[in-house]
Amino acid sequence: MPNVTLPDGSARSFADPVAVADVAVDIGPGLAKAALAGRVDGRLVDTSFVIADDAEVAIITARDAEGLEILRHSTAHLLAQAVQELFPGTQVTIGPVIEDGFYYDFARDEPFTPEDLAAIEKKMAEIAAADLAVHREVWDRDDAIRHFSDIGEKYKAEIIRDLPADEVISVYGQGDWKDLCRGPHVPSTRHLKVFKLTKVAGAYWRGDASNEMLQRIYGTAWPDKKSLKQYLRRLEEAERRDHRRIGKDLDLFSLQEDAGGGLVFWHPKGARIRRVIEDFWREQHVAAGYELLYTPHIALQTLWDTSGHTDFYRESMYRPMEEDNQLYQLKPMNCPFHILIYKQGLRSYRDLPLRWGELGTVYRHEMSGALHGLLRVRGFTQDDAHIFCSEEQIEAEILRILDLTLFMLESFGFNDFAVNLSTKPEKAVGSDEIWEKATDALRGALAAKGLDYELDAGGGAFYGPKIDVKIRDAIGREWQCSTVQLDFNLPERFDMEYVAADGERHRPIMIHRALLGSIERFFGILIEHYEGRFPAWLAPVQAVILNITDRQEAYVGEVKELLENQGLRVEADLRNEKIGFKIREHTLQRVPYLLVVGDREAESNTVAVRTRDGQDLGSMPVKEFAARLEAELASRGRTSMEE
RNA sequence: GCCGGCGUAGCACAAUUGGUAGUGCAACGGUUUUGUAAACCGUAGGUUGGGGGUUCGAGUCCCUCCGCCGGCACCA
Repeated sequence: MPNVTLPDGSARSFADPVAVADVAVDIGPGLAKAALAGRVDGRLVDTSFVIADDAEVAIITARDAEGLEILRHSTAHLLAQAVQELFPGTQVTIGPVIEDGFYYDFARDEPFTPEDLAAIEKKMAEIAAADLAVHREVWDRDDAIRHFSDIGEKYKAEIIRDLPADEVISVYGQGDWKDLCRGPHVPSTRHLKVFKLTKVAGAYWRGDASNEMLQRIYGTAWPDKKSLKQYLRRLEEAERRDHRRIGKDLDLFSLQEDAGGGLVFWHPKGARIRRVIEDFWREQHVAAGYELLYTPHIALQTLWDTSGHTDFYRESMYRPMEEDNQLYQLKPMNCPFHILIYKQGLRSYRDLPLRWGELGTVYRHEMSGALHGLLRVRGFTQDDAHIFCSEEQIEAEILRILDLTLFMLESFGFNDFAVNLSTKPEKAVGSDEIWEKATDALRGALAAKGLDYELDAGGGAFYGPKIDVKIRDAIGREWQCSTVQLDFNLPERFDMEYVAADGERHRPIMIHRALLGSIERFFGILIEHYEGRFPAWLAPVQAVILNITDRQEAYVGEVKELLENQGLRVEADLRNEKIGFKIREHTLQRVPYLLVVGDREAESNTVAVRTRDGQDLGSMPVKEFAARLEAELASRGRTSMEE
């Protein structure tokens, strides 16, 4: 006689053990129809699950986050069923839920074509419409292995063989199709109405590059058509913001076949933005107590032997070049160079902490398939710095770094962060004590800064714990740029020392940190974040002066000179074109302010100001415009004449 | 690196079963002197990513290399 307590606190009694589906019926016919699964005492179950004892029960529908996941998971099964019906002999493997959808990996010799996808989608719709009941069976492990082996599903058999011994082997069936699955699943295929297959791709079996490659079909599924539409709109929005597209349209940068993959060419307008970023970066670092360094781009390979890079980083390094019977190595990192500077002399505890920064250009031979616009390149400039300090200074230094990090990121319009703290992995250098001490220091700094963070236990590098900061951009995507890493390894390898107050020699702690990550990558993210509509302080051209007829040519020159003399980035467009044409062009180029000049303005020493949003700010004296723009620049985008 | 797709003028794209490589924008020249998102006329622009092959004939089919795109793997 189970008593069922619902989420709203109300209770219902049943005379006999009752299925989740029947609880839903008992509550109401609408809910019964929408029920996808149940949560019984915190555990997700099928609607066919029978409740025998008193329990807390919730009916899960597509409106619940769990319900949506179940919906997607069941749609993955629907996909697998459709594929096997259309392409007999195709083996199934796994089909999990991912963000916004699902995928299913298949083993088949022939590749799936886009036409195949359309056919599969159609088949899926047919099966869904057939309203097949989805039922769960519990099988004996050996029977299950035998069954899947017999029908030629060697991947499924392998999965079952590797399941923990106490795991219940459940098999879900719909129509005459069956798949091993933990579940839960929707009660019938009729719930699977709104889905779309999005792409085919290769993927390694069990995510291991030494295994065979399977074919992965990606799809998305939603509770209703409106959500699907919103999702597709979101994808379009992301595409509109693609930095590769905008970089070309605004003539900011290029990657060229003639030069090789992953090597970035900064065009004049992109270079202007980079200069603003770098100038700001240097200024802020000097203010934060950093010294700035310059170091070479190549060094003897023996240096990289000392650092250990030729050993564990060889894959990513460009091949060495030989000169005078010695091997030189293009640098993949800046750290050893900063250490060499440190070692030019005996350091005292009075020197610490040393904060040394460099916009250091490094080259890494990333695998060809990894390259992606500005986000993954082979030559890039890290906004790198290394801090050498004593153990006691770690926490204070981390706190300073976090302050500077957040300030920098906020200056570029990012206000939403996700922080990760990664601790000691299995394989690590350094004593447990130092790891513990250092990790405590990181934790302390995070607490002092009042930052919430997620703990990635065992996720640290082998040489020390780290803090990563992810930023969320204008459309909610997360990017990891900033990283702060402690290093117990390199000081050891380079035998770094300082003389402490006690007269003894001690090993300094090394902190690696990058705030923007790499200038290239950060620029790419920045382009997408602002959709190319950079705030005026970053905009390559802050204002364009447009004449209406040739009569204003001289006046345009005066205005331009006046604004330029104030350090503003302005251009004149004196072309023999209609004003509408010029406005269109510079608006598309995302120039923040268009200064229109006709006879009226020339006579009154004014400019008619139009924003890139199409807003008319009216005519104003040139000096007033200059003053307002100056104020806007000083605020670094926090205030604007726009809007 | 792996799986699949793609590569045509500066850019966006077109070209029947293999049969004369086009259109728009941009560029250049001219006309027009214009008031807030595209004036008009004309000119020029290509070894169809590179190399090889099949064919009477290849942008189109095959091989190979390079690059790009979507994933996977990688991302100290």
